[in-house]
Amino acid sequence: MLSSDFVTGPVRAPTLADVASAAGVSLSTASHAFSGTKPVSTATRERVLAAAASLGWTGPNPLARNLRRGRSGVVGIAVGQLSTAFRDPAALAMLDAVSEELDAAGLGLLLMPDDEQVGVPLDAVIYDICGRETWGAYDELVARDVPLVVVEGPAWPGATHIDIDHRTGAAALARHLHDLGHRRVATLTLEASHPQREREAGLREVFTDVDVIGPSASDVATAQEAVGLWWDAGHAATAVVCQSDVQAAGVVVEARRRGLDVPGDVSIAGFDGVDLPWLDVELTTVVQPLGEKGRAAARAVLARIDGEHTEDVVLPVHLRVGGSTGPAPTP
Amino acid sequence: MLSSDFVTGPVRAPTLADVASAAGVSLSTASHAFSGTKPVSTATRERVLAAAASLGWTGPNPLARNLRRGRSGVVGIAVGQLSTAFRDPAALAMLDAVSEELDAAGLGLLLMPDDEQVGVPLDAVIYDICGRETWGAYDELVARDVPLVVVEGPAWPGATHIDIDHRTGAAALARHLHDLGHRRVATLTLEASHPQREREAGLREVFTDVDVIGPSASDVATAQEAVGLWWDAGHAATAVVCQSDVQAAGVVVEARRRGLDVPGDVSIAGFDGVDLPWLDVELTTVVQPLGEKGRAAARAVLARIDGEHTEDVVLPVHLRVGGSTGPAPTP
DNA sequence: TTGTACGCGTTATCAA
DNA sequence: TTGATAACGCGTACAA
Repeated sequence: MLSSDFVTGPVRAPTLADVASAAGVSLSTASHAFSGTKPVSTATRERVLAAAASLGWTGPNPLARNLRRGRSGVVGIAVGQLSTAFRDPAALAMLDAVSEELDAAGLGLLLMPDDEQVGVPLDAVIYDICGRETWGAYDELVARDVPLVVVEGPAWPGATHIDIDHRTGAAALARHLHDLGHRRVATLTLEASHPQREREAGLREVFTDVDVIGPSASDVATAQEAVGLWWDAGHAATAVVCQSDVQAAGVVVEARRRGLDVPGDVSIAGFDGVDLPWLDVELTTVVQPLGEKGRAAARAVLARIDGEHTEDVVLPVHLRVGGSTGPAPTP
Repeated sequence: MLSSDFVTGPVRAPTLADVASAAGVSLSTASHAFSGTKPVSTATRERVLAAAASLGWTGPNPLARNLRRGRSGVVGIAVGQLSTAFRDPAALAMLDAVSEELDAAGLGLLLMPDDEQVGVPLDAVIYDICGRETWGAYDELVARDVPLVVVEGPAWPGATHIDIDHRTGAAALARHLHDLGHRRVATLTLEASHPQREREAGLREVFTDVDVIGPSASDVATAQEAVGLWWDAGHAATAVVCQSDVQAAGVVVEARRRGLDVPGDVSIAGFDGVDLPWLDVELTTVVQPLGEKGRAAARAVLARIDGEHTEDVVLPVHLRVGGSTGPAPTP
């Protein structure tokens, strides 16, 4: 038996069975010695540990352990194209919170840039592409019974939904602008999506007429371009409401490039409440709890992995008035 | 046998064995019918497919398949804190390329924000935290024989290294500044690290004296603060060389805030060659092939997973002169 | 073309 | 406290 170890050609990684036989104990005892599931005498444990060390056994093979447990320890997060998804610091802040919370629970986070292809075993999936309403992998995941947590997304059956109160936030912002005397308001939009629709509804609670600019993505350059074209086409407004602070920053930059004073000539508001240190004006914005949103998503994932029941979550937002909005210019 | 399917209480996910018995074929035949490894008669195949469909079998269990194959289909990428790592568009551009290349190969990308803990089975790991020279997980990964690809990092035994020619790039930039008459040059640094050391060496090929500012992180706010403190302390230079374009942007913003003209009063250079649309001056910078760097890392991963030999890679960079550098001011 | 049987490396159940 | 044995779900030589 021992000699066969020498004739074996390529170095096979040691397994727990090797450790057990080297320590002269049974496989199950060796397993217990590591997992601590069952009590093991100190003497045997030490012999097992010594055997493991001398063989260079690095702990249970995760692949085998996963099959046994029926879990992979990996949670997927659908984000679309990475450079697009994470260009906005708001998305990053949420991702950070998700990652931290899952990390603490010993779970890994796998990026899913693509629509299809779920070749990797996933214990759950977070869907966070606000701005897209369909998803190729949805059916497969549902069929596989993979828990699904949707952040600011469409209402999908079987999924847990984490959302923020878009509408109330947008309405508060609208009232702020109305109080400042604004009557001609435009909004720079994202693609048609759940957040977009809710926020527009919030604006229309106050302003019956809202000009629509875009759609644009949530980054400085695209926002700049979209609002630039709009202004070029002869449109105007005393206030522009954006769907993210990054968009708002783009509008500020473009306004200044055209010699417009902010907020003297045009008030500009954002959404999210992120820190944009390079912008020399503090944006008026709707602050959303980005970290809490991420943690809520992660907690929902953990609960659903454990088979617990989860409630949908809608987080509150609040208006933060900065220097980018002011009284409507007198005509 | 059949009746036992009805008494079974909780709905167990169907397995290939269930499909096989439902189709009245053996397990291996059912397997072949899907994998196509061995020829199977059309009639049997259809019966198997029909059985799978009616049972709602969604394909091979990835967990079992992984154990069988000895692979997880997941590649880890160590990046440190996410919001820090991806605040810089340069990092994002690389991540994007890595992701795309791995995706095409059917591999998933797992974020590793933490130092330790590798509970998840990984086929390979990319280390991309330039700025840190040690790593808690290193020993464990080496012991586990997990292929390691280091991007712009320290020379670790057993790892494949992907790097760019920091030194030549920095030297080219230094010569450009020297040609413009600059003699008093400062550099805003990152933490002590391989790239940092190489780039400083490049600068010192041209300037014997280089003032050192920092260390700072690679984001606008931190750079702004670091150079601000330095100016406040009474230091000065006619040119500031930064370690990233984002840093350079921060220095531009801070310079202007202090009434300094760029490049009239101070020339400012970056590194990376990313697009910063909100900055109204095109940075003079050392352009590195971010996408190619990511693809090279991904290719190295694929090769090493297949057990192939890999060579280290050093990618070329080039100087791009923009409007942020100009003749040194006459004293 | 189809079936048998074993192995992947663990963990869990049960008996000793 | 320890050990034998059975899953976990699938691939794949090998035999039929």
